[in-house]
Amino acid sequence: MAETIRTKGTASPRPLRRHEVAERIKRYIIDNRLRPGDLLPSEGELCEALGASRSSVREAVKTLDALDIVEVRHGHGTYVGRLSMSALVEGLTFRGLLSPDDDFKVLEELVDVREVLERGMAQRILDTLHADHITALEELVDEMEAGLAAGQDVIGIDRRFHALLVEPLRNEIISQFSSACWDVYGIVAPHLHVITKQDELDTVNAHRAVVAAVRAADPLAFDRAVEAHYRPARRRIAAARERNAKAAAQNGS
Amino acid sequence: MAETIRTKGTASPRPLRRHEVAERIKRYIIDNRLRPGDLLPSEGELCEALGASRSSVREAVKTLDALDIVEVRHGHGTYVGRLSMSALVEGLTFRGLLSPDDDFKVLEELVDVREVLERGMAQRILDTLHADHITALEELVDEMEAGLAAGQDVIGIDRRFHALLVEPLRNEIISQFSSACWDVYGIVAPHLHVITKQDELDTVNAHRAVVAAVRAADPLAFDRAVEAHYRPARRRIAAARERNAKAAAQNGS
DNA sequence: ACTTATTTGTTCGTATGTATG
DNA sequence: TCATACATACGAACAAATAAG
Repeated sequence: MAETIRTKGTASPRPLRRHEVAERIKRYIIDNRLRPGDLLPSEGELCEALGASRSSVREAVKTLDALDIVEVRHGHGTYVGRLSMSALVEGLTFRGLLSPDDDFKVLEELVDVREVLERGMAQRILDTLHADHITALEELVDEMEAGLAAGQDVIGIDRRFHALLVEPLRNEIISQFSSACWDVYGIVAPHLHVITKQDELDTVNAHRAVVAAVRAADPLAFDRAVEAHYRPARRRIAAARERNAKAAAQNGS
Repeated sequence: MAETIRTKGTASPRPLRRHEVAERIKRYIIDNRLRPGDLLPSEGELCEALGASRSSVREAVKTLDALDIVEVRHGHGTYVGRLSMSALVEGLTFRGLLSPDDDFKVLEELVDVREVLERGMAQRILDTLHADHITALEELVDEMEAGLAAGQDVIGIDRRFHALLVEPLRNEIISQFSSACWDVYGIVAPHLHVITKQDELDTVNAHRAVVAAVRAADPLAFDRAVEAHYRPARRRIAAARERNAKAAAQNGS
């Protein structure tokens, strides 16, 4: 009944694996100089072109979709992906939600990463940041203060501030990685009840100090300001950890 | 086993989508406190427990496999993954091989990232690095010099040096990210003929200067040494870019 | 508003390759 | 060698989303 397709005449030892299909799709994109957003052949065409079954092609496409190398739209087609770091965000988020021994390790590490990136770029930020950028940073701080007074959620502004701080470097990887760390923090922190609205006033002042250091083009002041900026976040994490430890002790006794 | 997966008492209106299957597998891992390497239910059990077909479960598992959240071993079973940054490596590698406008942008950015990380951690590296670590660093430089004299490939030693430099921070994300950037560089650079064996002698001296600065616990010297260390890499990339531009001009005329 | 064609999403049945005992 | 359990792979059929006429 089933016409078993042996085709083993001179074929490779293994017919075709999922991984090979994925590799050949990537090669197709590279060789044809496709750009993010460009349309790829349909599943049926890929099956015929690669000599693989639809199931194998689909599984291969799904792995590429998870890496944002391709983007699949139902009823539409398959396109070249945006090459974002969405996979990193999902992976780190899962790690943060998983870790059973120390739930707060990942959060501390994320704060570390952002601080290290900004302190490590200090000199280059001061060299490349121009007047209009600094003005934009200052406006964001003003907006943050006003929003805070009105009881609004200022995390979005905070995020834009740091993205703008890193942006003039024109380094896509650093910008996206920093942004990814922010995403993960925003997802994981609420689950561990780290987010509080207390010391956001301190945060505004910390941002002001950063802007002042940038305007003065003072590397040492910038370094100190950035360090001071991340201190409250570390304190919140430590406080949440202690709360958690106490709750666990009560629960265990 | 089957019942423990179900988190919904009532059946969902739509049967089940691939994405939902993936989310529920992740929840299963988190809720059951599984650790990397632990065995997951087989495909058949997942199908029954989640009420999904084999294909849907397989495609969902493949997306999680791409993120290293699970790890599938043929004929063995499906296990919780190592949560590495393999997805980031694959994504960045593809981006580096793709970029048509400026092939060398990604390489420059990768060098930037590594330099920014090490310079940003300068103070903390000096604070936490102990005598035995410094000795190990020095031995690696000696080994590098000896290997270079024997005409061996010292890139592995170079890699270990920087991993050791970052290691005492005990920050998994930074260590893995730095390592991932190194991986990508090692894959992409040969494709663009950036790797040369010329100025490896300079590299050895640059490493010696870094070690000396660490031993002296001198932040400023450390900063200068790290910057000097990455300078040859930037020069190689710029040289390769010029070569490429000339070749393109000849080809186009 | 309706139909039709195209494309991806989902499911089932079957056969094959791989590792364990 | 055989049996078992697992993932891998193929192919066919139908459902759902989208676009164009």
